[in-house]
Amino acid sequence: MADISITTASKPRSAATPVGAAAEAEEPYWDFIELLFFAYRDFVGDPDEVLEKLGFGRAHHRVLHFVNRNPGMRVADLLDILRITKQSLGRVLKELIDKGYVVQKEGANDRRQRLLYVSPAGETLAMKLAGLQTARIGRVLAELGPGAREAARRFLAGMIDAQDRDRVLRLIAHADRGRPRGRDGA
Amino acid sequence: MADISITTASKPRSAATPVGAAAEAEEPYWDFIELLFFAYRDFVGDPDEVLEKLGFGRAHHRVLHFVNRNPGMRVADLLDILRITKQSLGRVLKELIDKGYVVQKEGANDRRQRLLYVSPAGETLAMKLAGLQTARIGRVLAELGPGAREAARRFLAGMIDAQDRDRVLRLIAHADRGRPRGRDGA
DNA sequence: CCATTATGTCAGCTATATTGACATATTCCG
DNA sequence: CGGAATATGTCAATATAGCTGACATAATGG
Repeated sequence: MADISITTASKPRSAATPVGAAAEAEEPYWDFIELLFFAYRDFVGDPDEVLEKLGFGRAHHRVLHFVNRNPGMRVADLLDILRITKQSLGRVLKELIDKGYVVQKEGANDRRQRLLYVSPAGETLAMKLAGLQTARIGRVLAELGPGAREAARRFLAGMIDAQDRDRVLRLIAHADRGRPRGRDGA
Repeated sequence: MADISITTASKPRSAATPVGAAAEAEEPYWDFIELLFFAYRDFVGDPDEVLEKLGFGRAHHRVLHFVNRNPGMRVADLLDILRITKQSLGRVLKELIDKGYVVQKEGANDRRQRLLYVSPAGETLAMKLAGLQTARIGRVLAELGPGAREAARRFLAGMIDAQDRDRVLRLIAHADRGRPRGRDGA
């Protein structure tokens, strides 16, 4: 019902509309703006279905993901990455802990810290969710051929705020220490 | 304070962890999963700041964007694209109308329809928000050189559910009818 | 010992979404 | 014509995910 296709006027608009203060002179990249919207929507859609059955949402997914990727991380690290308040994180984290997907251990050096780890169940879930997203990504990269992986990576990395791009890229590369890197590396 | 960099154990994990039912055999694309998260976060971050000052949120942005891109669209079309309920849309749409960014016109053929259009103020705002996102995209594409645009487009398009990818791509291409296409087209 | 740090928690608020029920106007079809 | 279907809007209750502000506890560190 109600197909997306829209069959309406689409008045031809002034081509060189002055766009006001902060905007650019160039014609908007409508295609990219919409592609990013739809691509991200479907990218997070697969995990959403699994999470819903467990009574979890996207917030739980993000926490589980980063804890799985960075075992032993501190609560403060997580707050920094997710850019949410500790009150928001608190509720989500508590639910993950209560249901046995995340565990906390006292810091060895600093006993104030509650270092975060996934439980075996947590790792299984995190890997399942990552598997769904990996399947989607892998399918696309396979369709597009050799150079596609690096091209897409560079585009996505470039979209990150220049200010903390290096920090983020370091974070992304970071957790691979000591892990086998199955594919074409880099 | 609390740099993102995490300096912890990172226990080497079993390489060939069996991942359970729906998951893939391949090692997860951790880099892509995280790049998409951070890239999308920053991509929507710029508009967020502008919207906040107007008392709007991301939901308003999405509605304004698609109405601007598809003047004369029906409410049902919008529900289909955004995949939300009419109750959710109702509130957001009402606020955009009340504040004068969106207008409704009775359908010429079918008087049940309330066709949606942006007002001049609405177009200005939509263009401003698109300009922010375009600046980010344009900067990246400029840095990456010639082939980058098409490569990124193909990757993003591939990430959309195969099921309705054609519908979405048609929608994206659709609103360009009658518009000048400033750049390298296609 | 005191300031700072790391974390947790209570209380209340906002934004965005949901489901279910129902109302109104209009169009379509037999 | 008259009833079914369609397009839209609205009321009420609920859920999720975020927020601010205030405060508590425990541990660290000078």
